[in-house]
Amino acid sequence: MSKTRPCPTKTLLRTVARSPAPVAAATTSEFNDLLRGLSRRSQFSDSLLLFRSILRLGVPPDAFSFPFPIKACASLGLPVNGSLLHCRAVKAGCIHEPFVLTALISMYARCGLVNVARKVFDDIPEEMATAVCYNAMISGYGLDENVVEAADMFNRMRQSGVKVGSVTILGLIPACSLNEHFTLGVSLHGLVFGLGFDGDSTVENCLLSMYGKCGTVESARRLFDAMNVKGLITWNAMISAYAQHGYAGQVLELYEEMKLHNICPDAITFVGVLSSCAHVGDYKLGCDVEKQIEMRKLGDNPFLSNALINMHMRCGKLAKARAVFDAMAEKTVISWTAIINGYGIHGYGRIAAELFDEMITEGIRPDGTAFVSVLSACSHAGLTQKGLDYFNEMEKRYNLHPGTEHYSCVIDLFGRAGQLEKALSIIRSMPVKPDGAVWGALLGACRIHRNVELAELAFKHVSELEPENVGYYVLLSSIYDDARDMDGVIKVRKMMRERKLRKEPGCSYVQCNGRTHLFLAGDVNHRQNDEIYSKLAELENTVKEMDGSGDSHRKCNSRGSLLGVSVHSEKLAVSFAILNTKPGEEITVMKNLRVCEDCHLFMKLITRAVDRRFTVRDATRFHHFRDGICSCQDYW
DNA sequence: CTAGGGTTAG
Repeated sequence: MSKTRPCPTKTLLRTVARSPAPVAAATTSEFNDLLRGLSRRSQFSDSLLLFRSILRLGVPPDAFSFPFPIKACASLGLPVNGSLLHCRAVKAGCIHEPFVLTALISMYARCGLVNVARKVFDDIPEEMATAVCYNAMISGYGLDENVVEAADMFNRMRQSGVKVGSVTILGLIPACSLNEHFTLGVSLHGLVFGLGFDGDSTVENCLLSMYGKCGTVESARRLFDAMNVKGLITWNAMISAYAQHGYAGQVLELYEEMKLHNICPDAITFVGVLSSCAHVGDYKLGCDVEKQIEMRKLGDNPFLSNALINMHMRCGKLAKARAVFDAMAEKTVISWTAIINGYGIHGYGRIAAELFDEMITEGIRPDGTAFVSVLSACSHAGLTQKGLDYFNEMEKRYNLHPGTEHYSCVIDLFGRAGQLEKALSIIRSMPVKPDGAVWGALLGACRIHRNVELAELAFKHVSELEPENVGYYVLLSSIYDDARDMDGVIKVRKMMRERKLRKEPGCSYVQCNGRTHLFLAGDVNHRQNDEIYSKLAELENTVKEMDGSGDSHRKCNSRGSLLGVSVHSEKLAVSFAILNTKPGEEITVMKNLRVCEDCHLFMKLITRAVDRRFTVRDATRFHHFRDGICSCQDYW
């Protein structure tokens, strides 16, 4: 919640806007001081407002006035307003001042118009091009991830004898942050060393984040360990590097460690930590972080709100996620995507679709990721037509070119609806090369609709694209199994043996009495083994009686949810939890499959029969934690 | 001119 506290500049601005007379006598330099103050406090829209008032009042802006509103345009992403300021600066004869020029270069570059920035740069006479001008231009190419031009500019700078500073390097580094530029990044690191900028903490922090983005977390970690001075930003850069690659365990470890080093976490630390809580389902720590956010009055930070929505959603606390979302003053596409995705995860396709429509009504333009979320929400909830409508609008209305991630959702939509031939013809006519996920979606549909012939075709492609992905072999094997084709099953097994692939057993987690317990499919090693299995038999009978039609059973099975053989581990986990809780208590089930509406029905049945409250939590990426864990042990 | 940040199917 953003608080409305009286803001002196706002009051002044209002005075300026309403009655020009009393302040008309103000001088240019008085206004410049005011502009500087606003700029320092990052009050960019106010800065623009004030500048407009200055013009209206007829006070002539000078070279010291222009950089502030130009910077404001850069921060707000308003290149059109920026270029208007550019024109005004030209008219006012302020264009030859180096700080106006650098502000303009940086503004155009930050708004994605590097070429315009370059034009401004090229008009600067050689002898007037200061280090700051070069730095601005290099940083512009850096943001554009244009290594060639950035390096070219850097060389030109060195040849012209202008002093290269650490800021120059800081601008250069992002140019190598693209995945394929990893080796360039390494050589840049070498250059930094050669120029003697190693040991400069700003440069090292920047290199660290570069490794996080384009290299491996290991290379980032090596640099981290080698750094003598580790400040808050260093810890944050390392935490973010881990968080971005899903190394949630390392994030939480580092978070504890930094506190031991008396480094006080800030909003950026919390973003990384919350994202890892969401990955791993650590709701307790997530809530702890939320409390700290409240205590430190960081609640109006949009980055944190987005991370909180995601955390609550993945932990199954839909209402809490919704509350955070509703309280946000300004919702970006990312906020909407987080909430839409959350409802999608939990099978509420209709709500997800409604929210998507609402987002558009609010004037927010969806991006590719938002479409992925709504499309997958539709396909999981069986809203075939709705999903297809969204897909068609993507290109028509928003000029977004669907990628493989969107096509795999569409294949899923048609596939679940039983239109397998249609799905195949779409794959054949896709403008982008289908990847494993696309063929995999078709393979999954073949499983539901028992189409062996098409499954073999889909598998042929998918096994070429992702030969190591065990999931697809298992899928094909169960398709043969369903068709009672034992030769097929044997064929797949042989293939897996030859390629040295082994299916890891499916696993499920359940939280009760504050501990997390892990179960593997077919597990017989638990100390309460007999009790668990008799409870399980009892449970299955209860559900069968309550849902006489067997309808939800069949549907759930086809989507691999609680009643299926393949999710044996979940049944064990639920049985165990019921044994070890009292009526009325809360049990958290962690699913690493998407939850469908039929599962909610099943949960309702179970809930009534056993008098427990279930929270279903997404644990799609929980497997990071699985390595080296024995079966049936208390997890933590 | 300038180091760290949120969302993404299967």
